[in-house]
Amino acid sequence: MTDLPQRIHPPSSEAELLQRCQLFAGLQLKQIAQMLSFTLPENLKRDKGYVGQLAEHILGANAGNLAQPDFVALDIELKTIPINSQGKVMESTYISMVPLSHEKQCSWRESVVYAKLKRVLWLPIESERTMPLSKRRFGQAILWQPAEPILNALQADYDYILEKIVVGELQSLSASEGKYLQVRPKAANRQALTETVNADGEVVKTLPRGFYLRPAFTQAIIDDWRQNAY
DNA sequence: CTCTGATCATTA
DNA sequence: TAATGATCAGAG
Repeated sequence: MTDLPQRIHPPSSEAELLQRCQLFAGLQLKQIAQMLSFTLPENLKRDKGYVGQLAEHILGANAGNLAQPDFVALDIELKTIPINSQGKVMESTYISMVPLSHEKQCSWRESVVYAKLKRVLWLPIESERTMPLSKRRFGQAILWQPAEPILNALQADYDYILEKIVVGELQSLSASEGKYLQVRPKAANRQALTETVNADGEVVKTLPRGFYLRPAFTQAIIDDWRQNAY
């Protein structure tokens, strides 16, 4: 992201944000790069967050890397989501770090997960694992907010996970737990450690974890949208 | 160092 | 081949 165009001002309304998305919908990354005069990396192997950061930049997201929704004034979180040629979600979606220390642990409504998921602009990126970055396309953005039952299910996952951690059972918490939200490692590497408290109340070092949305969850959002479109 | 943006790579 | 575990780069 070294040669991106100047900073773009944040959209002043939801309508403006959607308008901006519309400008890019259907375009290949190559075309967008040409329009805005920047160069793409060869692939994502060493630049995994490239497309997400690019989308933030060209849409005018302004939260930096703070733990709050990307479009601060609109209170909307932006998530790019890779979709293959068959319309299938290809990856899970990272949401935020799992709070492993007591100071950061809070209720669902106060959580970063809730703050981000209560309103999300999903930006599908039409991709294939083997497709060059330049040929991947921005799809139609979906402004989404979880319906009540979904919100309740997300909270149930969150509460369940936090409870396990609070009682010191992080070690027995596996990625298969959680209906929609799962917990997986989120670190630079296997050696990156942070602190948590074990079942005996002792402070111990552990791998940092993140909350991720399962692909089946985001797939349902995409599918619902397609069904209701037009 | 921690958290953001995520996808890569290996296992089951 | 889907799910789990591991990893990469940039910002602050």
